[in-house]
Amino acid sequence: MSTRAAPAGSGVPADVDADPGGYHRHCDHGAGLGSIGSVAARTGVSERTLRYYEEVGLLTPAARRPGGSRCYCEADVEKVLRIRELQALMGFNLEEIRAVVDAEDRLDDVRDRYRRSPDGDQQRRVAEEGIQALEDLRSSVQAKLDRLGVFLAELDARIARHRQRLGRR
Amino acid sequence: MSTRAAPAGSGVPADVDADPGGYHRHCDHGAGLGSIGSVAARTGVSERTLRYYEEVGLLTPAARRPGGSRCYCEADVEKVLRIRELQALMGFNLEEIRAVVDAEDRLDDVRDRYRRSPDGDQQRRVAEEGIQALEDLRSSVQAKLDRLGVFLAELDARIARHRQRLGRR
DNA sequence: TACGTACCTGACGTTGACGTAAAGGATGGG
DNA sequence: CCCATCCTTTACGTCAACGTCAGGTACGTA
Repeated sequence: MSTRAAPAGSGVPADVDADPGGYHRHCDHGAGLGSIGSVAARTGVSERTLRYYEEVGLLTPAARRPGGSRCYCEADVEKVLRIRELQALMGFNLEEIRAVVDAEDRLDDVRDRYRRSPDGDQQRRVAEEGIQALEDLRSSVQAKLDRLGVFLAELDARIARHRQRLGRR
Repeated sequence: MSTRAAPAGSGVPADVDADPGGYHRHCDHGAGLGSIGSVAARTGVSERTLRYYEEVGLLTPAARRPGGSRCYCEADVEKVLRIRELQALMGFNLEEIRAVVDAEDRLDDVRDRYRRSPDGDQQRRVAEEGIQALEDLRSSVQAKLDRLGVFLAELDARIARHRQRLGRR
């Protein structure tokens, strides 16, 4: 219920993560930002759900604060949204979603270390696997899109038939 | 698997339900056709699932045979397929699906009795409600289609970025 | 220092959509 | 008549994805 309460009046500059370089590693902000509560509020999922995601190895927060509380970074938040989208749009279960999310994580990972040592070979292989995973996802999204299109057309036809029965419009 | 399989070998004329008049009432065939087993086989759902659908008032078989066994008609089979589609494509739960299915049922119902007494007024009202329900469904399908399109585009962009990192491919 | 709030880790409960036996009735063939 | 199949109802089991306490901890503040 009372999951949300906008942290109105916090003097923190909100654009901490303009992130044009793509570094977002570790927990930057020290305040309530990035806490499980604020992430829950921002994403619309419950705290329990966030803890559950961690339980099943789907989303481990970027860091823990000294006290032991979870600290999510901006990339984590986006990940949560991605997860929900894969649930709602594609109907994937968390197992399937983990496969996708893992692929993206490894891609980001390889990208980061490629930046420092572009001697990739092993790295290139891993990256190509990751890309392949994303392309598999892409094709299943496309397939669903197609089927949905057909379904919509059929539905339109049925609606038209019924409308016609009642005299035009 | 085999969603569509012609009733091969049965001496019954397969076009029993070409249904240009729209009558399909009661169980016509006396044999194993229309039995829960054959319907399960044809649709790919389990017998338990069919019984469950009846339990929750989602799909009541057209009739029972003297012995007490369920007898599904051709329209029932299509309904099963529609139900599965709404599950898989739209992610609806059985409650939501029932709303849709009920609307269609009432539309068919009104259509049949309108044929015999087109004094509709009450009937017209009901029909318009049904059509409205289908249009609501249509718009939610469209919405999902749109979101899926956006999702696909974003996914494509991410794939392209990663591909580019590996040198043009 | 006491309080309130937000967080923590278990651990058990819930809900939807079935799966899986158990025990028995109908029916057609040999 | 017996048997094999297919069907019936009743009832308990399962699994994912959380919900919901309970009991304890960290921390800013009046």
